Amino acid sequence: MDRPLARPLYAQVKDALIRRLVDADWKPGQALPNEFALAAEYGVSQGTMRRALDELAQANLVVRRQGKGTFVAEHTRERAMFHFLHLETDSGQRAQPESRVFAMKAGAPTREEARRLELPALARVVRLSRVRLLDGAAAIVERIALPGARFPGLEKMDRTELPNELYALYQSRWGVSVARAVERLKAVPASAEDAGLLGVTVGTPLLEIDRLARALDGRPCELRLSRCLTARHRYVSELV
Amino acid sequence: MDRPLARPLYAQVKDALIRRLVDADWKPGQALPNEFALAAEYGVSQGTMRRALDELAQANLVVRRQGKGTFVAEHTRERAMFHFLHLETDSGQRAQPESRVFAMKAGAPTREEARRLELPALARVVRLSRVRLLDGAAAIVERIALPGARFPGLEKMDRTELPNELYALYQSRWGVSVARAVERLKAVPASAEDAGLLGVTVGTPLLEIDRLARALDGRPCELRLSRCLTARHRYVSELV
DNA sequence: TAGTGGTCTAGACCACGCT
DNA sequence: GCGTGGTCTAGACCACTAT
Repeated sequence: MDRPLARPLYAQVKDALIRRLVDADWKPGQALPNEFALAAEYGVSQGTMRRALDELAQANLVVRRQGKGTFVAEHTRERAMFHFLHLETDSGQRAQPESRVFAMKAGAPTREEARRLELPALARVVRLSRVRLLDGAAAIVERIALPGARFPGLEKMDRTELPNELYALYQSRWGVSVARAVERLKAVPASAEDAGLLGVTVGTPLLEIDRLARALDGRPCELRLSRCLTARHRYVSELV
Repeated sequence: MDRPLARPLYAQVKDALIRRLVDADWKPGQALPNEFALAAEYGVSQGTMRRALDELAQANLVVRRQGKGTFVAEHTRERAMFHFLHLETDSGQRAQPESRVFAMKAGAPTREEARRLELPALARVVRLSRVRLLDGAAAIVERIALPGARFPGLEKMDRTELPNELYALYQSRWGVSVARAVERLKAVPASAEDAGLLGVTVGTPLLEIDRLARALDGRPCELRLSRCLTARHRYVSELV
């Protein structure tokens, strides 16, 4: 267990732990064994195991709490707000927008959906449209495409029963944990449909957020296009 | 040296090192003493010093290179592109935009400038306007406000001689190292002036990036408002 | 060959959360 | 009081860079 391979030990251990998370060996919210137990199991020192666990914590895959233990990360409201919602009011407050899903339908992927979700052309996607409210007013139009194979039964659910926190649902219902995402932003004019849904005139500048989310296993699991009114809100990004 | 204060040792050492960077005790590009020397100097173990240095590296304040040493971070073209330029082409390529400064003038700060740059109302700011080209076409209108006290002599420089990489200039000429920044994004309609400079019609949706940059000492050192055409470009943000 | 940062270990003690 | 993660130490060895 001490051959100096290309990849350092702590990284190999980290990979092994991620595999166990992917396999749902430990489930969201559950505690992992403590550092000593894990170190013994993998035949490494506590320090090496600690480094692996610290890196998992940095990637938000686990949460470590002094005196309590190390827990598999859950998609709670807090995590959604701090890590996957970069919109805030002009005064700097973040609030989870309410959602109203007005359409859900399955179909064949477009060429772009197939490419970006890494699906075969014959796969099916479930498409979901919703309007989201900020401070009670319609502010976001959202169109979501999901690989049907990963979310069986979704299209038969009642769209009005879908929760606001989709990521928590993906995780609890289908074991799909969104681990990271890339967002691409543009300023676009409101289409006729956007305008109608948001109550603005056609051509009003909207902030378009194109998000591709990836699950724990690294594969794409959601494609989401949000068009946001930024009259009283803004998107925040921290640079170092 | 082993009293368990509120703040852990490695954090105290890190703060002490940052103070020395702020004081320009070590200058950008220069090597710091090695881990053992620093550890001895501060009366801590090499492991503790390593942790402090690793955190500085993570904040991009120093760069560590195996076999060579630890160096004070410089504002190079690479750093600007990877850390302070989130615009890329629709095909995913990043290119540093060329710049043409068309105005530079000093004056009293507006109320908002004074508040956000944390300046007294009687201070002076230097304002600088430029158009930036992406792929040869005007794509960004940028308005920058700087605290005059921190950049003496700037307003007397020839605006046509200002380099593309302003952060490298701030660092080399005035010892002001931009350490981090917060960007706030909105979609806004092009004003008459924007439209003229960018060659688009009034009301065209533009991506507005409002950036407040902070120096090593944590104080604000630049306020920058960029309005960007996103017809063929996009802003990228990574979420974890 | 010498000097640097990177990895790994083993062990002591501290701070926190519970019961 | 006990179990957890968090800090700190001391020391060995590896990998990279330069001379």
